[in-house]
Formats: sequence, structure tokens, C-alpha cells
Amino acid sequence: MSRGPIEPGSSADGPRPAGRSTLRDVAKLAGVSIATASKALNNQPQVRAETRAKVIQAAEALSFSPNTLAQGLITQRSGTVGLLTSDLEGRFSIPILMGAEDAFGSDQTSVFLCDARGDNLRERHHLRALLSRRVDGLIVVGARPDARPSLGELPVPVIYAYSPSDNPADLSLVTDNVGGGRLAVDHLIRHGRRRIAHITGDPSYGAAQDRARGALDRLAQEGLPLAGDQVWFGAWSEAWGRGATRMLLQRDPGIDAIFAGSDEIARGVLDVLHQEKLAVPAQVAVIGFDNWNILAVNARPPLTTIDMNLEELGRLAAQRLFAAIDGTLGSGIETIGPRLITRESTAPLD
Amino acid sequence: MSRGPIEPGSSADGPRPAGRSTLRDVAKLAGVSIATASKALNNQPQVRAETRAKVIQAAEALSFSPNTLAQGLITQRSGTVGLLTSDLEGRFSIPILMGAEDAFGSDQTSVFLCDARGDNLRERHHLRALLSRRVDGLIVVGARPDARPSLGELPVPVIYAYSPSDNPADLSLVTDNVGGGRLAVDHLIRHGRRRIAHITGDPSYGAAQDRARGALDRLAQEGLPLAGDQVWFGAWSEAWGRGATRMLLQRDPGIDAIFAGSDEIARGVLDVLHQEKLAVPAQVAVIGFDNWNILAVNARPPLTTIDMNLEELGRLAAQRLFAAIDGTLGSGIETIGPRLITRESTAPLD
DNA sequence: CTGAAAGCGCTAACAG
DNA sequence: CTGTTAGCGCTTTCAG
Repeated sequence: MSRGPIEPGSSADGPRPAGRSTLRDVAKLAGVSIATASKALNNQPQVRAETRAKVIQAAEALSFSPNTLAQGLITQRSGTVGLLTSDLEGRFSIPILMGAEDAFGSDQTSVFLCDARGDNLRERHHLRALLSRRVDGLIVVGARPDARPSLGELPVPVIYAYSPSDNPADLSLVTDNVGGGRLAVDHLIRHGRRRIAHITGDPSYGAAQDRARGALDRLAQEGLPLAGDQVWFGAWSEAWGRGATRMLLQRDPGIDAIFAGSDEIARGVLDVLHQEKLAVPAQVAVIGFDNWNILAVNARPPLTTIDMNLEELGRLAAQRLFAAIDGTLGSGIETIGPRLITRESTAPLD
Repeated sequence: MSRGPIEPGSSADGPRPAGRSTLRDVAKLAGVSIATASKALNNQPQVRAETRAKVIQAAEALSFSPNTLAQGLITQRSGTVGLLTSDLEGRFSIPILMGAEDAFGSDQTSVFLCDARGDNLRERHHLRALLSRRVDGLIVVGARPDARPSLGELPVPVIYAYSPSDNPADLSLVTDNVGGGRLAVDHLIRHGRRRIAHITGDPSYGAAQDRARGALDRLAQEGLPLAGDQVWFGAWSEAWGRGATRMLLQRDPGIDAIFAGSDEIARGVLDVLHQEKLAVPAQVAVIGFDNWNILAVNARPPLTTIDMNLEELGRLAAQRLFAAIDGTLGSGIETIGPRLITRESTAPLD
């Protein structure tokens, strides 16, 4: 690429150190008043085309960039939103952020990302700072998909994403874990699997319960029992995936599919299946949950899994927020549907 | 028509829904002038304690929150910085963001996180928006540790983190990959390993070259040859880790340690080592690179690895930026040292 | 069509 | 100590 900012109109003028000039400078250079310059730059109709051109040219020559803070002072809108997360690794926040960026358009709205790191006091601090910066709205992303305390009445609209608020008067957007569990098992059933087991994480997580419920639902609908006699709750780790698989295999060696409650667990499952010389997917199909690329794509074989559509969640959060900024916000809990990502760890039986 | 603000009969009105009040409201409630209210709230010395108390109480009663945009208009400082990244997964950006948050203090400075997703145009857009929001500084985080195009002359200080700028006049902060490679091999040598091989990623990455160079350096210093006859360059994936390990084992079955250029690759290495019934670390020690928790902690056994200290990098970037905001920025490339994280995949040889 | 004037909410000299 | 007076950079009536 060429060096320096691209300046289409400015032929004769030497390029300057970009950007500290004000509307007054532009007006002066163009030989018009500040008011006219403002109108010209904002595409207001009542400006002669010729004048507008002069102003635009002046603005370009000076690399003029409008001061959004001043604009915000007047319009009472900062063009910023806050994304307040407690999710250390950014595992959920990042996709949500990207979705929000998409929906807002990078020119219109910028987002402040703040990580409270699970610390309540830090969250209060960030909240104060954000409000003080006059964000137009807030997206709150929790660390786990269980209800979290409401922030209460705030002067800006708030959307709870991933973790719902514990106050039903707030608007929350969450992923559909029950639907995800159902989808996973449905996929297995369609592939002719009949002896399906379920290994999942910490039972204190609503997500673990919900995914299991969805799985059980779908099984029941098909008149199929759950293989392995129980849902294997444990921890969200590969180690648990390995341990549970060993126990499961002892209890019920004839299983032909395992639905893992997370991709991490699925990796542990695969590990032990390989040790036991059970072919995946020929003998046992494995499906994960999360579509965490680094884990799922690299697995041997690559992992079929459920994607929670977090980008879409982020996009929707942004849209709802946008609508709420000049209107009123809904309430309750809205659910985003999951999506099946087919890779090689599942295949039709025979 | 007179458009002046409507005078609300705001004598003893109940508290309002948090936060839309202005300094004028506070002053009125406290029965002082706006200027005095401002001074009282900003801890300026020339205010009687009693008056200050009155003002503070009024501010609290109204949940007053100062409008940072207005403040910024005056002080010419927004109290915000932009973090411009191209790093899809936030793998590098997030630790850097956290370090920066730490250093700035959440009350003082908030950070805009923008992801350009490797798209040059999107980057320009974000840059414009950020400048327009009058950020006090910019941290630019690249997707890979190789030089990236400079943003050129900007009206605010810029720090390039992780990926250095291609312009030596800019200030860049990078991790020390040569030192990391040296550290990894040093650790292996101290554990009595003598037949050390190196499997790493895409040779077009400076990081791959640097880590290899560090490893080779340390080996040479010890008078040791590189096991496996060559550095095994390939891809940053588990699959390559597996493939390379198989070839390596064929070529040189007697190795007692493998230095993997990333944790992903290390996972592949471990996988094949297990298949070949080689005990880790008893027979072969394995060390990774990145300390990517999800991969390293969950490995079997948990992976000893090199941490690039990205939080520290973020913290340092923030400090440098802070200093630069009222001063001048240095230039050139500054390097952050790596850190060894010992887990169970390495151990002294007998 | 264009410009003068009045602020948005706040801070910073100055006077009282 | 406290209030008055100017703005920060921009938009927006409302006259010319």
C-alpha cells in the first residue's frame, strides 16, 4: 500500500499531519460561515452545490474530522455502546462483539469493551465510567448461561446477552440449550444411532441441565432409552470427558454414539475412544457442543458439533438496542436457535 | 418561540430514575452556582467544606454523573483509547486489553475495541471513527507477529503491539520469540534431555523462524545437535503436529524431547506419542508455546509451555501510551520477555 | 441560500 | 470563598 492517508481531491496541497482542525478552520478556508460549513458537510439540502463542493474540498485539505464529542453534546447521543462482560477469555464476548459491530456499522457506533472479571466492584466501576461517557446503550454478557443479577434501572437501555437477567422486566437474549440438545440427538438418530449416551459438565450449570433435557426429550420422542443408564454430569474438562467415557464403556460397551455437552468434553471422549480402539465414527459417533474452532476443527476426526450462533445473538442484541434507543425496550427472555455443524465425527451407521 | 429549558418545579421532587441530571440541576438543588458545584465535585481547594457537602449530597440525590463528553470538549482529552485489532479470535487482543485496563484503571480510561478482521478498508473505517471520537491514543494489535503496515502520521500516539510496525519511526512492543525458543530448549537441557527435536508451524511466520533460531542457539551453546536432522516447519495445526511427529519418529526413534512451536502443535505431538506408546515425560518430554490454557491445561499430561506475557505487553503498551499522551513517544521495537510455565509434560530424565 | 446567535454540559479565569 | 463570564466544537433556529 502507499504511505499516508488517501486524499482524492487535494492535488496541489501538501498532505499535513492529519486531523486536529476544527470546523472553524474549514469554514475559514472555504470562505463561508461555520453554520454553512456544517450544513454542507452534513448533506443538508439548503446549500448550493458549488458551496458544498468548496467546503468539502477544504475539509479534505485539512483532513478535517468532526469532533464526535461536540456532536454528541448537542444531539444527546454519543454513538457508543458499552459491552460489559465477565467472561475472562472473551470466548463468548468476542463473537457477540463482532455481531454487534456488524449490526451497528463501524461508522455509526463504536463499542467500549469492559471486562469485570467476575468482580462486582469492578463491574460497578465500569458501569459508572460507561454511563459517564454517555453510552447510548449497554450489552451485558455473563460468564455462564445462568441468570445474573439485574443492573436495575438505568438511564439507558440494557440488554442481557448469554446470561439472562434475574429480573423478568429486563430484556435478555439467550441461546437455546434445550433446542441444542435436541438437535444433537436428532442428528445422531437420523444417522441410525440407537444407543446414545450423554456426557456433560457441571450439573449446577443451567446449560448442562437444559442440554440434557433436550437430549432426553428427543430420545423419548423416538422411544429410545438413554444408553449408559444416566446422564454423566461432571466437569467442563477433557479430563472428565476421558474419565466418564471409561466408566461409560465399562457400564455399557455397546453404545454407538456419544453426545458431549461441550467440545472440551468431546475431546476427552475421542481420546479414550481411540485408546480403546473404537473407530469414530464407524463404531461410535461423537458430537460436541459450542463449535469452539480450535478444539473442534483440530480434533481427530474433526468434530461435528452444535453452534450456539453467538454472532447472531450479538447482532440481534445490537438491533434490539438500536430500536430501544429511540423507542422502548421489550422484556423477558428471547431465545436464539442453535445450528448443527457437520464434520467427520458423525456419519450414518453402515 | 422561546425554546429555553422548561423550569421544572424541582424543589422537593422525588428521586428520578438515575442519571440524566446535569450540573445545573445539582447546583440548583444545592442552592449554589454551577461553577461552585463544579469546584466542589472536583475537589478543588477553594470551597467551604460545608458547601462541598451540600453539593455532594445534592449530586447523590440526583444520581448525578458528569458528562464526560462535555468535560472532554474542554480538557481536550476524552479519556478513551482505541484498541484496533485484526485478531479474529481475540486470542492476543484480550490479554492485551486486560493488561491495558489494569494499567489505565477502569475509572480513568475506557477502551474501544475494534476488530478489522484483516480487512484493510474496515481498518480505515474504524480508524476514522476512533479519531473522530477523539481517542487519546491507539494500540494496534496485529494478527501475527510479523511487521504490519504503519498507520502513518496520526494526531494521537500509536503503539503497535504484538505485530511491529514496518516503520522504525513508530513504537512497537513485541514478544521475544528468540528468547522463548531459547528458554524452551534450555528447560529441556536442564532436565537432562540430549536428543531434542523441534516441530513448528508455517515457516513464513517470523515467529516460527525466531523460535527455531532461539532453540538452535541454545542447542549450539551446549554443543548439541538438533535431533531429527531438521526443523520441522509446516502448519500451525494439530494435524501437522501429528504428521511431523510420525515422520520424525521414523527418522530418529531415539529422541527424548520435542519442542513444539505452539500448543496446538504440541497437542498433535502428544497424540502420536501416545499412539506409539511412548511415555510422556518419562521417555519423551514435550514443551509447547503460547500457554493457551484451553489446550495446555487439558492436555494429557498437562503441557509445559512458554507464556509470551501478553498481559504484561498490554500493561506496558498502556503505560507507554499514557506517558506519550503528554510527552513524546519513543520509537523502535521493544521486546517483552517470555516466561516458562512448568506442568507435567516435562520432567528430569531419571 | 447563507450567516448571526443561542446553546449542549462543563471548566477556567477573573471579579466580587 | 462564591458567582459571572467566556468559551470547548458543533448544530440549529431564525433572520437577512
